[in-house]
Amino acid sequence: MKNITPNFTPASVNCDECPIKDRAVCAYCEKSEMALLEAMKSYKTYAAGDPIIFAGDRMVFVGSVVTGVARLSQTMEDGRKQMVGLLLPSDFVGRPGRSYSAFDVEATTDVTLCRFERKPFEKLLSDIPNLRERMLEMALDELDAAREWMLLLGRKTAREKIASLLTIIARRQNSTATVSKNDITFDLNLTREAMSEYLGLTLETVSRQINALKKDGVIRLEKKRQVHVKDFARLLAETGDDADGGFLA
Amino acid sequence: MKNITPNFTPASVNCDECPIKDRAVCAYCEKSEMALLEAMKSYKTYAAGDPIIFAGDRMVFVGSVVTGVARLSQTMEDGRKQMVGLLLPSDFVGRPGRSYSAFDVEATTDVTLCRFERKPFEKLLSDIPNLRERMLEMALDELDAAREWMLLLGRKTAREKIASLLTIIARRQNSTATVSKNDITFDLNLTREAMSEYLGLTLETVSRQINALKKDGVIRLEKKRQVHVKDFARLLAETGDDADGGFLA
DNA sequence: CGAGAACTTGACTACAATCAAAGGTAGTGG
DNA sequence: CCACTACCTTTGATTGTAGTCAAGTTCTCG
Repeated sequence: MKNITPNFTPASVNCDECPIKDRAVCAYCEKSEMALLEAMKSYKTYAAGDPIIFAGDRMVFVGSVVTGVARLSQTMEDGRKQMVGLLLPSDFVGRPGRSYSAFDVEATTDVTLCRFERKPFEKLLSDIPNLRERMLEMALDELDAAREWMLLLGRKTAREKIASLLTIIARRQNSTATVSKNDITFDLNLTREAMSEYLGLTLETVSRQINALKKDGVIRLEKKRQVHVKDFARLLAETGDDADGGFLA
Repeated sequence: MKNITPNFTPASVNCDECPIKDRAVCAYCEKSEMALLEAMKSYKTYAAGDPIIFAGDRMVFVGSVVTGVARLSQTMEDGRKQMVGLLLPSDFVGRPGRSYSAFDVEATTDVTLCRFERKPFEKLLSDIPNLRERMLEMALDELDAAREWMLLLGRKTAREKIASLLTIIARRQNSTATVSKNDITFDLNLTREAMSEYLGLTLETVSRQINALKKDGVIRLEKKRQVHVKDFARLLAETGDDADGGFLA
């Protein structure tokens, strides 16, 4: 569909040089354990927009996102679609112990996965405590994120949803240090439609609310996809979260 | 606040006789491992409506729901509230590795917990592979459930939300064998308000939609809190899920 | 039996969805 | 380079679903 992201050349990478080695599922593994994983890994790259796996498909591989952004979503028979997870580098794709995928996984940008055949990986998972340890930690983190998203989907207004999404994207693109600064510019690499799928809205409502925030001076749009926030606290106030929201010890 | 559920007398129970021993976090443990857990467990009962822990509170205990129903929820400053998890017998309360609770936990009915001090439990979790194994499995199951719930919250209509909740409760109360039967009766241990908090609706909308399903002959209400479904497939069709929804190998 | 909680119902409102059309923008090929 | 196409985005008009406000009824249990 599009050209492949060029800044990562899978074939040449050994695990020592892997950009996600400190956060991925293998993060707690020791040298000898890494060797086992390394022996069975293989890289595969997907172009932006391409499906990685469909809900209901047999799940032959599991793996980690090395570069790019993918999304986990669910689609109803009549076409209603809800994104249920955003997969960034180091996030895990697939569920050990289950042979069919419960969700659709699509590449949002070009994506490179570090893949393992599911069966052998499950074997390692039961053999290597460090692997299972990290897996559990990651699952619990994702569970917390999913639950925060449930509050957004169930209770927030359209305007609050947009503000929440913007703060999340702003936080992710700017360093944590930058978050406290009041003047921020960042790119939305999502279409209005992708945002609507994430937020449980229609794309028209997304467009209207973004422009409402702009009209009210909360944000400025440099380009359609580039947002400038003069007063980050103001944007935060629009999310409906309490002041210290999201910072849990 | 209320009287205590009488059909379970904690003090007298050893793990062999525990009603949740096959599904709880300890399910995969062997005799010797059970002994370690048994030595540190203690039961505590909470009356219906009582808080078990508040978001932000220091988390001293973790544990399993033995009897009753509890709920995990999040509240916004202005009072909007979203339930993010339903805790039934065998479900786990608390997150190992985190010292403060991210969510409110309340007893919906009278609830008995089998509690462990968090720190010693975390120690066992790293010592006993069977314990971690089951914990991971449960976390992954909850993650899937949370993601399914995101579809419900983001995209389903009020009627579909009610139908979905009813099927879930029906499934959990009747054995898996019974699910395939078409004639089912079950109790809603939840108030209309609790359902509304779960579904991201108001209690008035919950009431209206339940009565609409009744008027349309999808369900019958024996009592306000007891539902009879003559044709389970019919109820399933109302959820908006595809026919085989929820059955993933 | 009485009081409070839980539930239902009605009238009205509002927010977001839907339907529809028209600008914008980027990429393609003549 | 411009025209053409496809996609993305905005905007407007209208509808519809669920929320809000307000009684009123039915349960539960002390």
